[in-house]
Amino acid sequence: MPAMKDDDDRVFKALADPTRRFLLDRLFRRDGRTLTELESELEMTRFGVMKHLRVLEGAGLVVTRKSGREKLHFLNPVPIRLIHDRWIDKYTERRVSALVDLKTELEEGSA
Amino acid sequence: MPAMKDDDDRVFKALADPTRRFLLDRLFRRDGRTLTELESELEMTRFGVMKHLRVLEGAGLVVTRKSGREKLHFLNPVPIRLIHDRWIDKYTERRVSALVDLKTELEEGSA
DNA sequence: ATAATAGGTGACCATCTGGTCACCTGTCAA
DNA sequence: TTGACAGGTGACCAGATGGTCACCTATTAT
Repeated sequence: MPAMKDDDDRVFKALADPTRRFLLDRLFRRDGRTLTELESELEMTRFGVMKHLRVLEGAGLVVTRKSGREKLHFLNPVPIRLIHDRWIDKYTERRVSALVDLKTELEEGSA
Repeated sequence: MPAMKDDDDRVFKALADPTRRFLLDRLFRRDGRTLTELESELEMTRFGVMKHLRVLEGAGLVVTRKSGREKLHFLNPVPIRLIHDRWIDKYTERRVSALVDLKTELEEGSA
């Protein structure tokens, strides 16, 4: 009878939605964006985007800072790294990252 | 109009469930387990566990091998690493992993 | 002051998802 | 060869989730 619903539950739930992943992609490229700016890149009402950003913030994947009437959004990579460390130990990491990097190189080379 | 539903959609959906994460945890400790063995560690019917394993396999997080009437399950770390690489670049990785490792050490020290 | 702008809340509905069951197939041992 | 065991399918139901809307607050510029 394991303790289901681990404390990272919010992180995984947050990542489960494609729109939220897209938002993280945008913030990965450049963060400090406002809700309105992010909204303009999505075919969705402001409310939908707001809801998604709230989920990301609740999961700690996005942190925010208020500046006047604007709210700036920043990507926080820590929870992502913790996911990684949960199922990839130091030994496996070396093998897997090498494998992935090689695969990426090959694909870029042929593209 | 971005292409929502990226090709990793199945991976993130698979990770969104606490039971499936628990299964990955068990396989991380030791893989090559059968459905029946995994089922015995969960308060759920065999069918529920089977459904979860199917999702994990469909996402490529678990790979299987048949052996007689048994089906053995193995953890595949590659999709996890790809999640990592999507939002953590080489430069950030050094800083974040150092930070996380430090935090882990401190917590283990005080525990 | 006041209008425009940026952000926020709670309710609501269509759809997806987790879990169970009745029932079926393939493999092993006595 | 026949019973027990490991795995598998399709339908079904309760609850969670994504997205929208009507409506509200706070900050800025004229």
